[in-house]
Amino acid sequence: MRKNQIRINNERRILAAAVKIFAGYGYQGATMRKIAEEAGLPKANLHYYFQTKEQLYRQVLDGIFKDWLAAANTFDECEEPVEALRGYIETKMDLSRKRPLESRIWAEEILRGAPLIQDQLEQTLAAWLDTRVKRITDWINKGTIHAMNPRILMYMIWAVTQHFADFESQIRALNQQQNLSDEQFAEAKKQVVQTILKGIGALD
Amino acid sequence: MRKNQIRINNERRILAAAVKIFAGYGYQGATMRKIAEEAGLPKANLHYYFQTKEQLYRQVLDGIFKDWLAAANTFDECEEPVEALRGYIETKMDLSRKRPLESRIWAEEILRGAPLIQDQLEQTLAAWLDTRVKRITDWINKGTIHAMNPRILMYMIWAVTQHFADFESQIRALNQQQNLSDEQFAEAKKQVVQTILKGIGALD
DNA sequence: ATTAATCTTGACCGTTCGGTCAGGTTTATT
DNA sequence: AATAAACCTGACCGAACGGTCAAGATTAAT
Repeated sequence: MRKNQIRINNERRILAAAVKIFAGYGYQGATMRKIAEEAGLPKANLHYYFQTKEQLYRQVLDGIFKDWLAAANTFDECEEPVEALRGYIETKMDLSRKRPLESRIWAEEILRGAPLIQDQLEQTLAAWLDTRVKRITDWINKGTIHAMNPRILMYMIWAVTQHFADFESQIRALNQQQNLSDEQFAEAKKQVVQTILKGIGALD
Repeated sequence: MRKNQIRINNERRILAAAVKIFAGYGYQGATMRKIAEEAGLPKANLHYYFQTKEQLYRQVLDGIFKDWLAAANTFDECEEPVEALRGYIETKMDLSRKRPLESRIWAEEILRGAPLIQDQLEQTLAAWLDTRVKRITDWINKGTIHAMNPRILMYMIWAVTQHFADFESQIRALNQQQNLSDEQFAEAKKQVVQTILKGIGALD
């Protein structure tokens, strides 16, 4: 069942091009012509590897979803809230910094009402969230952090970390038309961690 | 220069329909046909009041931008950080709750690189932010809140408050397929205020 | 060397898009 | 009542869209 090398290479090229174009123009604004041009292949060739635009888009979303869930490793490995949450927030911040395109594709899909990934949200993501909520609840019961709704804490973490990818163009416009430098981003990362950890009573 | 009542009514109807359709489908996904149908007018009539799709979209964005800036009134009127920031965060949360469509249109525009509103961001919004940054800096210098980068604080506030509008469909999927009830939203609002104010050292 | 499977591609198709326009209707002005 | 201004709309247009296909080129299997 091993795939031919030609197929592997071309699917990868097309998927990489698709990420760029979908992130830059949105699902409707992206065209198979633009993706083909970005990939350096004739349009008909795209339809040989991916039957429809929607199928190509679905595969892009699947890849993003896997990275999303994998980012929680540090969260799960650490015992104490300060390490666990700091690790998770920093990982999510790094993801926003290094793969902003994927974050934007995800954001647009949710913005449109998640027409294609509703099932995954309701099944996989809901289950993923439940187990993390339990861990946070344990911390609350032990008194390590303040009493609160753990889900809302997670929403806040997602919101803030992904904002640096999704609203990059707004931040750039408010930063002398310059993207955040590595130093500025490191400062932001630190402040985000500090504010949230302190905000939930995990510090001091 | 007073406009005819017919024009006033029809422009309002078209703009209201445009908000719904642009929010639901994005700029590219929205079509003049859908907007016309939503407004209950023939498509050609839309082009009588708004010459192009882009012009209609610009007027929608303008309206959103004004509301956005007006939300800062409480921020400006209050002297102390706790009142000022609590008021601002609550106002932004209420806006996300009551006008999520507008928030999503704004988010999509930023997501796409703000092609049509870059100037407004660099001019008006940058100036708006500068004056608020100065107020926050004063609080820091007085020791009322911790030392930090005021811009990043504002980004965090925007991120969290707008998340409840922009990612509504994700939150719904994680909440038994139900939108947040009024009670749940009130709880979220309270927790967001508490976490941020505590996180910056404005409380205890 | 031959056959089969896979890959490549220009040309083409039906549909839908934003936008136009001529000509009719309604409303405002005098 | 007459004229002008504003408003309305079905029919139409060229362009661009996602997708198809037949025929040729390349690679793999025997």
